[in-house]
Amino acid sequence: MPRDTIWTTIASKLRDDIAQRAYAPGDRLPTEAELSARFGVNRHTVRRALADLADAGLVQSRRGAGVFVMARPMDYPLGRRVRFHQNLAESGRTPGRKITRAETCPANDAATEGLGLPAGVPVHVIEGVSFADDQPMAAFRSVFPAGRFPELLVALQTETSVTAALAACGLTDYTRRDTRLTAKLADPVLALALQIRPGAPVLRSVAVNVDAEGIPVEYGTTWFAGDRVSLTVAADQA
Amino acid sequence: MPRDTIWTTIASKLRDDIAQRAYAPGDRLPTEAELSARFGVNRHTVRRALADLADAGLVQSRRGAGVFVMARPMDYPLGRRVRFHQNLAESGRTPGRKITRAETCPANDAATEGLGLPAGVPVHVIEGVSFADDQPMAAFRSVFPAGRFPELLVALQTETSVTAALAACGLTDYTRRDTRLTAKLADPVLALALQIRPGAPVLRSVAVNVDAEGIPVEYGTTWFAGDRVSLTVAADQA
DNA sequence: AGGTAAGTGTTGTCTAGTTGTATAATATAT
DNA sequence: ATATATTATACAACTAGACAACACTTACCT
Repeated sequence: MPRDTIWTTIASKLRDDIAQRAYAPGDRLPTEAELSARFGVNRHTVRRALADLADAGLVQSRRGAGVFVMARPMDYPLGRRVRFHQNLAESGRTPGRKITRAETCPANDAATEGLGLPAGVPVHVIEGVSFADDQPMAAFRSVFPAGRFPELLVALQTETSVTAALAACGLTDYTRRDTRLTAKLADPVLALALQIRPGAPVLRSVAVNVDAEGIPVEYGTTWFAGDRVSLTVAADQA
Repeated sequence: MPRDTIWTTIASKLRDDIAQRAYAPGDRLPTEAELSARFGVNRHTVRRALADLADAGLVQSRRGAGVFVMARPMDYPLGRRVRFHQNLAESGRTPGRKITRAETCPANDAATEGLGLPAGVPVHVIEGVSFADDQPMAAFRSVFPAGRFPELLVALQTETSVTAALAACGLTDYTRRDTRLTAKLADPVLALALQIRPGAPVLRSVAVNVDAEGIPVEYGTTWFAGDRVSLTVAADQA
């Protein structure tokens, strides 16, 4: 854990510059030589700072070309209608999704409680990772009542988003009923999925989505990479 | 406090060497390892002596680089016509300048107010550090109206001083209209530029320079290293 | 036009040297 | 006995320089 080293102050200065859009996403940073001259330090010290930014996913370096600012930390509005893909597309980024598990099994306690189902009823369990510009943003596990959406697993293979898959199963609209947020540390498995360091901060969101009649349709848990996502509370959240 | 410790004799020997100009201002002392070998003592003992000299402001050490002899504090007259390079040359020191940033961008609030320009007008922003005998004396940020000096950034690359660059752009003379002085503490980035400790005292001067007609031509902020510069108010200041 | 070679600039990596810091052991004086 | 000064060792952080690997640009040749 670095405390007051030179490279940490340089890294935080560069973080500021990127946050202030002095260097916009896609831009090339000044060369390592220029930065080392600007800060009056050796190039290796600058490289240490840049490595820190690269570690956090803020920049990416290409040998022979330069160091480039990656997409900025994503603003993720916490409203009644959170649509990951739509949200991403609006901010001009390429959404992606990788499903690592999709099966139907008897509901466990947490899921039954969240969905208001009797114990042991079959549910679809879906796990995966969401990407923005090929960078993992969040890992998720969603539980759906299998009885209501018998063809959901099939639909998910063809559709690009959960929203679309649910629509294919006859659910045209749903809203978020409640959300619980907790700060956690990434365990090794989660760290691997999100491509962050084990022990890095993670925001865990546990939410229940309901249809227009208020009947629960999804019990979802999402782990956001703390460095890459900032959750914002929309005004209509109330 | 004991007078006859080993490190005190070493310190006084080094003091002598510096006073005799055996090590001139700006020079690097022999490494701690060399000194400890020369005096036949442990490196820590030499370090204790060097710490004493550093306390007295005679030397300054840079990790990884060495221990350097400091120059004596410089008198900086605060008059109507402050010319850094000229002032330095007169006192027999080698002036230097390093520009760390030179770009043209829309004026912010402070600059527009200082220069009396409408908001958003393009200005040249120049940041850098001034040296005397290879020691950083002051960090500066100057803002010039880009419309009046379109070729200033080019001129600065060839000319050695701001005065000369402005002359190349057609401004033969200018004077200081007003100056505001504040005592501040060095933030980490500034400390890096001036090679002082973060939190060390710094004198900040905010000044506006005007041409013969009284039209503002420069809005400049300068941060002086408090330990190395003392500002003097000249008689013609009024 | 198009392909190739040369040249320049940038990041990646390696080796070596220097100061900063922490810990512990030993001698010496009061 | 108890500080204090000095020695001893080890590692971390930073500097310095050199060279390799790679990207991009330009000039040149066919």
